[in-house]
Amino acid sequence: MPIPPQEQERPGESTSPPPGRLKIMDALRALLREKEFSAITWSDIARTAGVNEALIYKYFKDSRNLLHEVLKESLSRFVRRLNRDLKGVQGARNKLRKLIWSTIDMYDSERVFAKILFLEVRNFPGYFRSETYRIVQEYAGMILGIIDEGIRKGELRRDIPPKLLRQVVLGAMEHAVLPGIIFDKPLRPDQTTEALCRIIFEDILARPSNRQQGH
Amino acid sequence: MPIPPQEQERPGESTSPPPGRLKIMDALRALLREKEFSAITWSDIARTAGVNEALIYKYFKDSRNLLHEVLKESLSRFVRRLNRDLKGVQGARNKLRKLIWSTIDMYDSERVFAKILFLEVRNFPGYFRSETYRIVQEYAGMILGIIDEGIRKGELRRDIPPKLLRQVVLGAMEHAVLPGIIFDKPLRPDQTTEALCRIIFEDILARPSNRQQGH
Amino acid sequence: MPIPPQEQERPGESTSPPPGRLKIMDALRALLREKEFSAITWSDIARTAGVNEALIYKYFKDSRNLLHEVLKESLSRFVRRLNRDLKGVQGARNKLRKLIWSTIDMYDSERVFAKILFLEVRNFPGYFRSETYRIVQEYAGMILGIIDEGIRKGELRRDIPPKLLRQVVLGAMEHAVLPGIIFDKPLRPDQTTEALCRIIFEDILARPSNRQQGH
Amino acid sequence: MPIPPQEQERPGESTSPPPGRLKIMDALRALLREKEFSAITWSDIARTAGVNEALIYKYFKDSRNLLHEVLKESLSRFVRRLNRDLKGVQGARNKLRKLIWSTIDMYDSERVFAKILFLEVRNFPGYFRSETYRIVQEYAGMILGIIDEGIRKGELRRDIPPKLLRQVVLGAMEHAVLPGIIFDKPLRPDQTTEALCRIIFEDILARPSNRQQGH
DNA sequence: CATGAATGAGCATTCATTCAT
DNA sequence: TATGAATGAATGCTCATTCAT
Repeated sequence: MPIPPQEQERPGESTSPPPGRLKIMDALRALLREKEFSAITWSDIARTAGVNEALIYKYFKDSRNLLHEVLKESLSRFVRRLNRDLKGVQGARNKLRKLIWSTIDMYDSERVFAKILFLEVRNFPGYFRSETYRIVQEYAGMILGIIDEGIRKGELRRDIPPKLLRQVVLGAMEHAVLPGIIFDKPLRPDQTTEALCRIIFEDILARPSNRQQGH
Repeated sequence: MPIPPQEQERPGESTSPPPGRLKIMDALRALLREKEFSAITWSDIARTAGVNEALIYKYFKDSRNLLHEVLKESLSRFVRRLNRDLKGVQGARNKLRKLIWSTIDMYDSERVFAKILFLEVRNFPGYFRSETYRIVQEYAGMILGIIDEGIRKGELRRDIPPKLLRQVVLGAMEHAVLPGIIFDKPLRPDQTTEALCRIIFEDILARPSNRQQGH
Repeated sequence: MPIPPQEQERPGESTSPPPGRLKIMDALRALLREKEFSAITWSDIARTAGVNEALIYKYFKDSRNLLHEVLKESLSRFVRRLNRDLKGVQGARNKLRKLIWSTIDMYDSERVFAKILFLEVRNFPGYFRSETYRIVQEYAGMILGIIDEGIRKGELRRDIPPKLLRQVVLGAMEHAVLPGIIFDKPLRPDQTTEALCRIIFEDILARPSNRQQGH
Repeated sequence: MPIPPQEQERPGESTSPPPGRLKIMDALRALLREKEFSAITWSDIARTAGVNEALIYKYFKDSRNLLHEVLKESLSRFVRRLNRDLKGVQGARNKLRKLIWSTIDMYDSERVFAKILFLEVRNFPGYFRSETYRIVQEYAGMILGIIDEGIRKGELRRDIPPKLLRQVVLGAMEHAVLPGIIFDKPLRPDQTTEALCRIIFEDILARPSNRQQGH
């Protein structure tokens, strides 16, 4: 099956992104693997990308902007995939479990990205007005949607504030993987998801009714 | 038994910290209320404290060190108070509830401190080898201790990994208060603690067995 | 044979050094005439050169580096010329005399350079691993080569350690010109060379065999 | 023979030097063994001496002054001893040989002092008006005196400029020991003196008249 | 005689940024 | 589209120095 030639020059939206731009974004991605963002300078990026410093200005107005551009790409790709992952899953509980698994799995495969998300980006001035934050909100909105639906359908308890539950899910996932991300150990999405769901969904107190025959 | 008078003014070891040192620490605390740490310069601090820039260097070897010194003070004061708060409380569940309440209450009253803890300090190079981190670990150790004890005494389920549960508690608290901290809204420790405990301790799924008569 | 025109403007490898670099090196040379190196600051150099301070850093990684660059230039030019001067001279004695004369003559015409060589550069940390020192060694090697050859050919005494003789030649030249260099008086290469050779080559003790009819 | 008690408090010239002053000078001496003078700061000295920085000001007006004070002590002690060493020695040649030996021997035993003399002190602004330089001149004057006397008495050749010969002696000694001083190797005063005298006093050219059967 | 506290001034260094080509 | 040259502006930091005690 022949490759369609229109790949070369798509008319409207993106007429083949200039090579310099790509090289710059790749350079930042590579550097983020080595050091923290605030320690990365324009000349670092330029040197790594093999382009002139001045060229970065052509494409990105400042370094934050560049970082957000890089993050946006990873983030929206993830959200798109997550949406597809959730297709066909039934019930709030199952959906949340799937979402947790997908998220941890993504953190596991894109560690650099996770680290920046947890440690760097949040304290940028203006982050909460950024495009990146918008996508994060979209993601958080998905969680909230599932919870709301679960409550509406009687699957989840009414006496739990949905937004707080969402925050717990977010915080639980984040802190569940944080040590692994920081000290560079594998994340084990399956087990972590399983245990996380047990804590959040079920009763953690030992009761006769609980099936707690050891782990 | 009368308190010996020499307790008042001990000659040798701790002859009242120099006023400049205090002014500098206070200045940093004040500035942190206005802007993020990385945007605070030596001259900012010196100007706010009303001392010479070089004096900062006399007492603190670099700006990280100064921040850690400030954090350490708040942190250890909190851990001390928390220890006292937990005295006399019986059972893992009650202890954890108390700990959650105390923590959120502290976040509420020391918002600057909370913000730095969540957003700034974690991505300092060398944070994980710092004195500050040591105290954070001590705090995390308290949680783990309660959980372990709960499991041992049969109060908590055996099939939940203690460390993960601790991470969930930490993450849940953090993300429960994060929006309030960032957008400067009151934290409502009572309600938040109540809901958090419900999510973590109880079954969030709607069941006949659950007392879920709406809220 | 006509000189090829492309020699004038070579496209690739050495496309005429940037004007700023030249201005900076000239500025340092000028300043060294006025004050000692350690008293020269970046802003001195920048002001004298008429460029921005940051530009110095672009071309030279630190001030030592800049000085060495300047020295290296003078030094290697001298060593090249010295090599040419010695061409065709026969015999160790004649060669050493020529070398002494050339050296003193160079000291005389490049006094700034001489002063730095005698007074400054030697106590730089890392001088003995520098490029400058390497050229100085090359020069010292030339002296040693002449001496060794002289001994081998029976022209010089066997019972004199060659390296020590070289050191004496170096020290004698240096201290012979030092007062003139420091107090800014002419060096008189001809007479100095003559007297130096008499002291080193001949017997300084008054004997019947010496032709010592007064000076 | 009992120690006379007046050693304790001599009335006029020096009523027991204050302990702080001694500690400071010792501290500088110790530091000079580790690093070069220009890298030594007041606080270095104060810390090493175990005194307050402000105290140094009581005794020395600046760091140069302090260094010169230290040097002066070593230097004048040396000149005094040298004077005694030369007592009873007859003839210019013998006196010069003795002076060379004493000098190299001193360099050998006081290496720190030698290093500073060769590498540091000479390029201090104002060195040539310093007390230290005065003593150096006194020393140089001794050499010149011996030479002049040698010429006057017909022991040395008339056609050699005395001052230049003195410079050669100074330069020869300095460069003879310089490598050893810098790279920290033993100086071997006996052999070095012997060879130095051979080079300076005798004919270095191989002749039938020369006794050059040794190695 | 000795010290702790505090200061003024300056320095090397680095960074983001902007031209002209 | 891409670059080499050059700049303005800070910043952290260090040092010698001076009080009051």
